[in-house]
Amino acid sequence: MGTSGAKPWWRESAPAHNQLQYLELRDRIAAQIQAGVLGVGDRLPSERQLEDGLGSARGTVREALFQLEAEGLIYRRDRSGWYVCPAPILYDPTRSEGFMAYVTAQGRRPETETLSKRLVPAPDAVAGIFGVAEGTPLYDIRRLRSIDGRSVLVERIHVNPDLAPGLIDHSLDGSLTAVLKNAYGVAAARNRIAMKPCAILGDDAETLRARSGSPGLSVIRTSFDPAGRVVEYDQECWRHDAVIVSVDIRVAPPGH
Amino acid sequence: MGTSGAKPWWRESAPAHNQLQYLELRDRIAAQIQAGVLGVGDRLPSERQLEDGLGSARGTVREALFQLEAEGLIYRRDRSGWYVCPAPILYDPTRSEGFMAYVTAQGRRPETETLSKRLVPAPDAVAGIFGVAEGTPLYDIRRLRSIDGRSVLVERIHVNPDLAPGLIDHSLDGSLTAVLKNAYGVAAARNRIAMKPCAILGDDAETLRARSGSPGLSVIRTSFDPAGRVVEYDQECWRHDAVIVSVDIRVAPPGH
DNA sequence: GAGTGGTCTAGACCACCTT
DNA sequence: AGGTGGTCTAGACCACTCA
Repeated sequence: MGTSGAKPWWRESAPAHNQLQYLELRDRIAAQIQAGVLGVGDRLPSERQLEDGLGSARGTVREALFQLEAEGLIYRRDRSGWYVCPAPILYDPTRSEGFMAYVTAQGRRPETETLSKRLVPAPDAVAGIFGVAEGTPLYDIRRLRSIDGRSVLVERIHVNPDLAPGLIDHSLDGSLTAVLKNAYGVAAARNRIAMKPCAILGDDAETLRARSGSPGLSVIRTSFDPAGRVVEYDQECWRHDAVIVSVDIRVAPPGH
Repeated sequence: MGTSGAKPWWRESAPAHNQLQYLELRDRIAAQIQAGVLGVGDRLPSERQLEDGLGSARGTVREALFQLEAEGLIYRRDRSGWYVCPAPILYDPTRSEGFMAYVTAQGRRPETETLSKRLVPAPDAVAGIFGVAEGTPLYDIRRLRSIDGRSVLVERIHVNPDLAPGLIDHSLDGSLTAVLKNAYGVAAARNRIAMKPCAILGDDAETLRARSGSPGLSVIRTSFDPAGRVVEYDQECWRHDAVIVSVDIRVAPPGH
């Protein structure tokens, strides 16, 4: 059944003796995935089939599936079924190479869709970050990004139009960083990145075709030009199972 | 009821018109938390009380609570109740100051408990990271860390004993980095950090007194000395709601 | 010992995807 | 049209916490 050389990229330990039904089922399916009996992209048996096979109630089966989802081993396609997750992408937010480049470099197929690009008055929270008055016009770009046809990330980017006038007249389906650099000579000298596990809610959930409340990873990236001005404020919402954030850092000498 | 000045540190948007019962309850409770009606550390009404107040079944109530847990707004204390989450700690894994220091600096009370410290033969996966043969002796340290009395993090640290002979004879309830530096003159010149949302399983779950399968954040930190040798390999498992990872990076000039 | 969440059952109807 | 997951009900018993 395996579609690819599935390897155990996560979950090093196999928990021991469980008495609980849903933990047993969880670990059984996890073992099948790790062994490659279920390969990447395969669909699991339906909940009602699993129910029969175990003599458990459907709620119990679903509890096991939820846990595997939390582990990042399986995901759901709404009302279609449960599928084995592809391996996560390695993402280094400190590198200037864009999504398209690093996904391709990992042998996967990236896509970007620009959902909207507009000039908007800065909302309160964002204005403070750019150091401008509330209501100052900012570019607001919303994009959806996919890997191998699976939507994995929605992002909302704010850009200071003073540094990149006419930005939204460019095609933004590639690397925004590249456009900023090539068309405007603007490049980040410093990045501040904040990450937090989150729930995918509302619009983001709809866009990702995920259930509202499903687990995600919020990555917020603020990039500054050499003069310390905010160039770009990027709020990314990832499916939690799609990414490993990896950062490589040279430690500053003592004394900061 | 609020015990502290609760502020909406997360969840910027309030989702709109919901027809679904559990989403309505979820958003209602979220609003109460944001408004400070429910303050940090407060206990929510019991599931059966919420059931009555809504005329919903208990499963529906629980679905709402699970979503709030996924958002990091509430957490459970096993068989005791649901409580409003404290604000997450900001964690910068690139700084050399330890847990005790940065938690204190944020006005919180840190604790560290060393669960075990031993010399063990390097397991396969870890040996590769240190670049030593499988079975080579390595220090293996396991610690539990808490903030304001709440367990938030378990970590397993491997250290090359060649670089720090006798390390485990020191007290490791403080900053390991400080011990390495002060007693051995060993300091990291480079850090590699990988982060991924995960599920808290098995031993880690027991240690954190969390339910197996509850959402977590895995942070794996590899630090290298100036000669490029691995000093420390640190696998951290955080409660997902306890931390925001924040990194500040000066971008390397083009050409790497 | 009373109350809490944790687990489990056995149904039901619905919206949506798939074919 | 048939099958899937999504939501919801109304119970039950248990292990554990807390007073």
